[in-house]
Amino acid sequence: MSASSPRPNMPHLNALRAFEAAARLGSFSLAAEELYVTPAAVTQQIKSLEAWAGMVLFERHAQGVTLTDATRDALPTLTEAFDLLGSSVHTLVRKARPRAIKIAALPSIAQFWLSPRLSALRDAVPGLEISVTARETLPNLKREPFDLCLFLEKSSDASGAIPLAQDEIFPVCAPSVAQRLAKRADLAAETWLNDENWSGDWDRWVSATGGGIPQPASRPVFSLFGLALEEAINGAGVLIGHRLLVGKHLQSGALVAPFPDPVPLVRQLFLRIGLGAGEDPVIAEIVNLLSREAAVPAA
Amino acid sequence: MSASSPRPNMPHLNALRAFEAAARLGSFSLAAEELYVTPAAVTQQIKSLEAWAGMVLFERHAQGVTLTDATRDALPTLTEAFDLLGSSVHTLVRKARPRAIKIAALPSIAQFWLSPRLSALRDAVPGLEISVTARETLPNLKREPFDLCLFLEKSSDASGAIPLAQDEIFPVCAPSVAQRLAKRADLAAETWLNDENWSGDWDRWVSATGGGIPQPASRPVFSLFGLALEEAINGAGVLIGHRLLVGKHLQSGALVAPFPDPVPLVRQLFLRIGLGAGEDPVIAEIVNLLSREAAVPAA
DNA sequence: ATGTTAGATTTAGATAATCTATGCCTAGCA
DNA sequence: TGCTAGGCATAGATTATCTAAATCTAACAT
Repeated sequence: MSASSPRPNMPHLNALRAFEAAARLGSFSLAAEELYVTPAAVTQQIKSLEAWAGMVLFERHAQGVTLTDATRDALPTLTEAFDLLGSSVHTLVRKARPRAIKIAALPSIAQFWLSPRLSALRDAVPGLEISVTARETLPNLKREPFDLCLFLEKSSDASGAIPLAQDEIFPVCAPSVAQRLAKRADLAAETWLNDENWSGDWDRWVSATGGGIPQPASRPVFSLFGLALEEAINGAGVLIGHRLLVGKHLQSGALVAPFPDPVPLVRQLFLRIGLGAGEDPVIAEIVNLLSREAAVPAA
Repeated sequence: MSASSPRPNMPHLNALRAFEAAARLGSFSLAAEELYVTPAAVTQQIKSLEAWAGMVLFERHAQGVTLTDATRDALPTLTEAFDLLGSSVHTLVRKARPRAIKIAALPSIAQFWLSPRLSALRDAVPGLEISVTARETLPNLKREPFDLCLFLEKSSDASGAIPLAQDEIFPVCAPSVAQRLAKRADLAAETWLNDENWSGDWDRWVSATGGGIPQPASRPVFSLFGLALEEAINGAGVLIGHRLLVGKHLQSGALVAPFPDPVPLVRQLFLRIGLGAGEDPVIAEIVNLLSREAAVPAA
């Protein structure tokens, strides 16, 4: 018997959070990604929790970790607790600023689909303060207090999400470049521009429209769709464009579509509503507006 | 619109915890007590959360704080989240060390009631590792992972707790002192010893047994019952003793009860079982043993 | 009114928690 | 054998958090 506890009654909350993430994801590295820290930080947090509890929490394997029999039972409750924490934080900030809307979106969607439509939203809802966070992957809405998410997802993965628009791809280029393109085969002589994240787009379009076009000499890759788009507008080559993202430039004439044979993509633009934001009238209004906006080419 | 969030998506967990405690208790000072920090620390945590949220979370009053209309709704979920956190931590440590039992008790109960009975527990359950934490007040079992609590409580406050024993008070002293005490009135010439936490005991006993004894010249007060007890054994005066605490010394003869007119107290010794510990067979065994032990004077 | 009190705040400085950077280690795999 | 993924260890830097002590404020009692 010790007369008083040699350690505090509760472990560090941050260590608990790291444990929960690592246990749920089965990997310290993935947990580190979710928490926006380095894997070493997760290792240390877990170690501190193990020291506090006086027990080993994970079985370490070469590729990842798994919970031990003793710790597995604690995970569901722990996950629920942190989910509740996230949702109560969301409730808190929504009550505080009912007209502040936090949107997470793919960087390209944010810049070329959402951005042109934001002024319509602001006109419709006076006093709206919209924050847009660009993210490569869908955030965990149970943890991060976003009100809306705009991501390209496969229908099969998107249960509970609202489909906004079908995406399709086709080549686009500056009008000056288009003059050189009388037939599809002429593309072989051009530079093919594309986004790093959609590296298969050109091949998909070529084969879906009949194939038979040899690879061009030059296929530069850009880490952001916006950079590739800029190059295309400057006449540096032909971009494989997404209808959702190039509508504005087609309308303005900065880009043209020399071969308007659209190839539909499996991924569609889906809208997701954050937990606890569903009943909010302002959010509901935004959702309606975005659904309508999705039907028209661009703002 | 800002292109990416200027602040992290979640506030600091410690700030959230401070907020929850302060909101639930309606006071920064009480929250500080619960969290074992100074009130200034709570103030700072709340300030940091308010800065993060960009809103005022509390209405500050002269005696305490209250939630604003905007923040009140978030509290129940937040409280539930932290309760779940506490309970999952408890689950974790219980699984890890099923024979480690954490008991919280009043300091005097721990030392003079529980301690003499611990060896009986250890004999009954091999491998038992008992930790005893002395606490002046009943811990919040939803937050702190104790398995058992032993406190003196009024029956009206003790719903859900198991009554173990009735407490009663009567004067005790060393045999040498008892020789001077032929009748109750002789007490007026002695030094009256008592514990700081039970300062009303002497007066309660005197009036309940008929009154009529003038205050003695000397009434030293001790911050711990153990100190007063030590003095009594050394013949420094007459202690107003609790049956639950002096049984062992009465048996050994170190103390005697010159006027065995016990006065029952409103508070009884109650046993509480920690959340998630109820189904544990080891805990159940301990509970049974303690209930039986409570029936006999001392070990 | 005036002092008293409970309770929140402010600030500076100290302490502790936490992170990153770096390199190492191990198991699985080609 | 070398490569890769992923966890581990350490040092040092950076943040977060705490305490201590002095204020401040409104309610309450004289």
